[in-house]
Amino acid sequence: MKTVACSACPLRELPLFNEHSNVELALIESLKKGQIAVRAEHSIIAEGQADAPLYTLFSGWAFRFKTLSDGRRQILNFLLPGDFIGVQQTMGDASAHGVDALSDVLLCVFQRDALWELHRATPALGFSVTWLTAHEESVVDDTLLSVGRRSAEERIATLLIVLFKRVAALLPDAGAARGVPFPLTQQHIADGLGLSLVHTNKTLRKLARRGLHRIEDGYLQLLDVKALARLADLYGNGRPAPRPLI
Amino acid sequence: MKTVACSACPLRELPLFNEHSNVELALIESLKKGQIAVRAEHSIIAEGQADAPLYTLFSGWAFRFKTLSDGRRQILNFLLPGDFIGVQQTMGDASAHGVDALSDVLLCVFQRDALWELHRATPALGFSVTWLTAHEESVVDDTLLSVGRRSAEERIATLLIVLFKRVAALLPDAGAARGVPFPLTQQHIADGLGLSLVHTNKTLRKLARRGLHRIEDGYLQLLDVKALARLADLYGNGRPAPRPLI
DNA sequence: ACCCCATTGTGTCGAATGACACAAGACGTG
DNA sequence: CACGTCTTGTGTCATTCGACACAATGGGGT
Repeated sequence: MKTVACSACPLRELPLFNEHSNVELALIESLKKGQIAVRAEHSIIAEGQADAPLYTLFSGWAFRFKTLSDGRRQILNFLLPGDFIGVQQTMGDASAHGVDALSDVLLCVFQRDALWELHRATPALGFSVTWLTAHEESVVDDTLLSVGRRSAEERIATLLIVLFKRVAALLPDAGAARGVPFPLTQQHIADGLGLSLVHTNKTLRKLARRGLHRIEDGYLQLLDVKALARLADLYGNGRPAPRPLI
Repeated sequence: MKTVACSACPLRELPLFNEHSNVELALIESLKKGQIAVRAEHSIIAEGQADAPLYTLFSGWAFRFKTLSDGRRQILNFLLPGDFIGVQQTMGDASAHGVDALSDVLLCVFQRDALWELHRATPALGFSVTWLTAHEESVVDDTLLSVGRRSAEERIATLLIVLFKRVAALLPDAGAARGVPFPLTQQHIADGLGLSLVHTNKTLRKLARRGLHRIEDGYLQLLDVKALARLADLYGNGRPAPRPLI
């Protein structure tokens, strides 16, 4: 696999991401150890693993999760290109959650002390780390609201809208034609929303039959955004705020 | 109300908190604007409020929450002395969640750019902010696991253990005799665990009748920690890791 | 071609949880 | 002291969601 310089990273072209100065880019590049590929359904960070490195997801989908000892699994959030992985477990010694690749994935790998180096060498990047961490927390906050207080229908409508927007922000055409790529299985949706697989299936079908959305060949289309947004109780905030990319 | 210098802050005496250098303490003190009191059940940060300041909770309990437009409320996490408040809403412009005082509360108030100043002036404190943010996220992660995948009994057992430990770490005697102070109403517990008030009441009573815990006069005792831990599926990690205090 | 397994899709039933109704005690306020 | 409100507690019934069973499809591997 060809390694691309961070300064030439195609992700940075996207309007979703903030620009960084050359000094900052040079620091990021100097902390980068390389790049690795992980195949779909394989583990990136094991639950309880110690001293995992830091990553930035470069392409593909991944998710953070926790499991109970009898196997029940909760997906904490879904990770898309540009997401930073591994801040939490450098705080304690062992990772309190696992990270799995959902599709085939490419990751930029940083040395283990990168988190500290980012803070030490350039306050702006330290601040970016805080920003990304706080942002991920607010994503988890939203999911917790869904899982705690929304009905199954509402949860699924919310998830479809939120994920659609996140993916669309990474695409040049914003998923105009056939929707956005959507590699989740119904099991992932169930585990992300605290529902059983069967109930997830039935609820998805119900919404699809009502013409609210379509999931086909790994693509998601929102056919009736108004109705979905009404179900989700989401007031239409437009584009997501530009974010740092490390 | 008497304002105490940060360097003489009684919270810092506790083994729960890391020591900070004099330089760091001086910076913290210089960013501090003052102290305010908020009465129980009053708002600290309104949902959607713009440009709220940063706070550190000095005494009392608070909680972060989100609500749906029909009034359903989800408590995201509970805040105890030493918790840092307001990182998320300085990222976007408006706070995506509210913060309410649960008991009467004292807060240290920081100027609005303190978050950036902490990063700029001292990388170590910038790193501390990241640490606290990541730690709070992992608390929310744990709650999401509970709400998504644990039964009502398991959720309540988990909450009782986790909160007991957090409060005990703030007490000199670790809540030896009559347990730890516990100002939550059953409505708070219900909103924190995604349960209805009635079901919360019945489940609490069931656990109490089995002799697992007792809540009385605003104090919580764990009478059968083993049984609670078994229900919660918590493997006994001992004391919490020492943490920064800003 | 064959098999295996993952994934989606459906029906039936049961269990966990929510909704509603009401009671009692504690507490603050006029 | 009377009154309303908040909190806890309990019973009954309704609903949502989960568990189990089974079918159909499609892809990958031998």
